[in-house]
Amino acid sequence: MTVTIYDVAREAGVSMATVSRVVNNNPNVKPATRKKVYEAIERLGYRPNAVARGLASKKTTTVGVVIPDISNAIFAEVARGIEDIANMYHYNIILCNADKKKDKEIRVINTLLEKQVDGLLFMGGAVTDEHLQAFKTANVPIVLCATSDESGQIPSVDINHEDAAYDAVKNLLEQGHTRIAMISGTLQDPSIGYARFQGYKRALENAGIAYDDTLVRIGNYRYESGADAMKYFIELDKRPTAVFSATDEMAIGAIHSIQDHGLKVPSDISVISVDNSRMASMVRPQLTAVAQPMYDIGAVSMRLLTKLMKKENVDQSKVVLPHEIVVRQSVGGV
Amino acid sequence: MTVTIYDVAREAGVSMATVSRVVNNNPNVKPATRKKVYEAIERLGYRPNAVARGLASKKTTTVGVVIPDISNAIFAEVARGIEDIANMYHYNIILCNADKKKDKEIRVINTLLEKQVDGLLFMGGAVTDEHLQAFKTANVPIVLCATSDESGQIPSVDINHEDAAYDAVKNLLEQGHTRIAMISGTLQDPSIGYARFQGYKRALENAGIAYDDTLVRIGNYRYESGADAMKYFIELDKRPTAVFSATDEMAIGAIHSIQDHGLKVPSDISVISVDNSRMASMVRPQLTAVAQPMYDIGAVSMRLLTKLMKKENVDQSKVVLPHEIVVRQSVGGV
DNA sequence: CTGTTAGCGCGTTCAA
DNA sequence: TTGAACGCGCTAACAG
Repeated sequence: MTVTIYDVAREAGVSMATVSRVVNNNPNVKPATRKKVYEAIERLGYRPNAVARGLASKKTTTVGVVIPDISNAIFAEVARGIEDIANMYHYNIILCNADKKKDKEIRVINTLLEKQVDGLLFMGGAVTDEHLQAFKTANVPIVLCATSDESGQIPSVDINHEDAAYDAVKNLLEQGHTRIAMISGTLQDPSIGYARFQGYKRALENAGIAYDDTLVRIGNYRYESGADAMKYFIELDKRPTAVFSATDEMAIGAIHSIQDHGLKVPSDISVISVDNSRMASMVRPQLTAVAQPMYDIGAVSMRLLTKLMKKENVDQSKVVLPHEIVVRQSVGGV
Repeated sequence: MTVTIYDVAREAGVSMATVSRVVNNNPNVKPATRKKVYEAIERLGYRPNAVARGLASKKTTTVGVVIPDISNAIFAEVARGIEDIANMYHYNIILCNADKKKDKEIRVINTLLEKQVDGLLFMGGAVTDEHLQAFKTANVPIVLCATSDESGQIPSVDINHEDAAYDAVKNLLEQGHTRIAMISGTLQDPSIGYARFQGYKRALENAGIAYDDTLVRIGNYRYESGADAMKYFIELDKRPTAVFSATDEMAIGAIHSIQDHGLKVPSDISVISVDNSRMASMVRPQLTAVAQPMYDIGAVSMRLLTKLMKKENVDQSKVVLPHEIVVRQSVGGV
C-alpha cells in the first residue's frame, strides 16, 4: 500500500541508504545515481515518512506553541509571526489553546513533549513553579513569548508592559491631565493586568498625584467591559478627564460609551491604551495607543528558538522589544 | 538519557508488552501489575514517545490544518472551533498559513501528509485540479472548511455564500433601496469574492433592477479599501443610497468614509455586510450584517473529520450551515 | 561513492 | 494475564 524507501531502492536498483542520501540532499551521491533515484521516486509516488524519520533521527522539525486563545487578535498576530519564521526554517507548529489556565497549560506542554517537538514556545498566564517543573523535564529548548517570567531563568521575548503603561499615562500627564482613570485587566494576569496597573500607579506617583482607587475598574478585556467601566467613571461626581485602558478593545468600548453619553473624545475625555491592534485605526476618533509589536514578538521568539534548537549560542536570552506610542486622535489637552 | 518503555519494564519487573498495555489502557492487566507499572512510570518519570507510537500504530493523533491567514479574525475564529473539538477528541493540530496561494497550499498539504497526519482540514482559495490531485494521493480523510469545491467530491462544511449575499441585498431591497452598490472581494476568490458578487447580482435581478458596474468596486478585504471604495461611490453623480460590503472590515471602512464626508449612516447611506465578526458591534452605528458562523464551521468540520478518521459512516458529507441576518443600526429606509 | 547493519521506541501478534 | 519476537520506515555509522 504505502511505498517505502525500500521500494524506491529496489525500483532504482540501489540500496536504501542511497535513497536516504538523495532524499536528504547528501552530496555524496553520483549525479547519475541521484537521477535514477529521483525517477524511481517519481514513478512510485514516494513520500518520505516524517514519523519514521523522526524516530530515527530524533528530530521532528515541529515545534509546539501554547497560546492563550488563537481567536484573540493580539495572539493571532503573534502566532502569524511565529509561523512565518518557523516556515522559513522549515519547522511546522502544533498549536494549542490553553486559555491561560494553569492546568490546561501543563497538560498541553506534556502532550507536546510526548510528541517530541524540537522546541516549545510558551505564551500563557503566570509562569509558576509547576510550569518551571514541567519545563525542566523537557529536554528541548523553550522560550517564553509575550509572557513574563518572574524567575528569569527561561529565555523569553516580550515588551516591558509596565514601561508601556507608564509611557501611556505619561502622555496623558504631559497633556495636563491629572484626573486619570484606568480600565485594567485582572491583576492576576502578570503582564497585561498587574504590570500595566503598576505602570499606571508609578506614572501617577512620579507626577505627585495621589492614587485613587475609585478611578480604577477591572475589566475582562472585552469591549463591553470597557464600556461598562467608562459608564461608571462618567457617573462619578468628579469624573476623570482622561482614561488609560489596558487594551484597545476596552478602550474602544470606552470611547463609544463616552459618545453615547453625549460627550466627546478627546475634548471632554481623552482615551489612550496599550496594544495598537488593527482596530485602533478603525474607530472614530482613531485611538492613540502604545504599540505592542505582536508580530515581531512572535517572529523574534521563534527565531530565538531556532538558534537554541541548533545549539547556536545566543548573547541575549531575555529580549525586551521596544514599544512606541502611536499618536492618533483620542488624546487632547485638558 | 531518555527513559523508554523498556526501562519501565525492568524497573517494574515485567515485560515491555505489559507496560505498553497499561499505558494504552488495555484491560487485560491484573490490577496489581498495573499498579506496579504505574509506580515505575512515576519513579522514572517516563513519558511515552508519541513518534515511536505513531510509527508502530500508524496513527499520530494529529490533524493538519491549512488556513489562509491565522491573523485574520475570521479564520482565527474557525481555527478556535477546530482546535476545541480536536482537543475534545484528543487530537492536536498542525497549523499552516497558506495565504490562499495555490503553490503554498500544495506544498503544505504535502508536508502535512509526510508528517502522517490522521486527517486534513483545508481552508483555502479555489480548489483546483492540482488540489484534487494532491488530495487523492493522501490516504487520510480530508474535509474542506469554509471553502467551496466546484467538483463536490470532497466532504466540506461551509455556508452558502451566494445565498448569504443574496439575503443581505434583499434586506436592502426591502427597505426600498434601488441604487445599491457593492464593495466586493476579488472575483478570483470563489466563496467570498465570486459567490457573494453573484448573490448581489441575483438579488438585483430578482428585483428587476439592472446591474450597473459603476456601482461595484473590488476591495482587498481591508478597512482602507472599503473606505476608498466608498469615497468613489460618494463622488458619483448619482450616488447609491445603500452599500453591500462583502466583509465587515470593508463595511466599517465604508461607514467611516461616509461619516468623514459629513453624511450619516443609515439616514444618508445604509451599509450592510456579510461576516458579523466581533467588530460589527464595535462601530457606531453598529453594523447590520449577515452572520457567518465561523466557530461552528470550524467545530463542525473537525467533528466531521473525526468521524471520517474513525471510519464511521456519515450521512452528510457536504454540510451547509445556516446563516442569519443580524439587524443592528446601519440600515434604514430610503 | 555505495551498501550492510543496527537500532530509534513502541504496538501487536502468537504462545504460553 | 503475561512475555518473546517481529516490524513500523528511516537514519547513521561503518565498511568497502
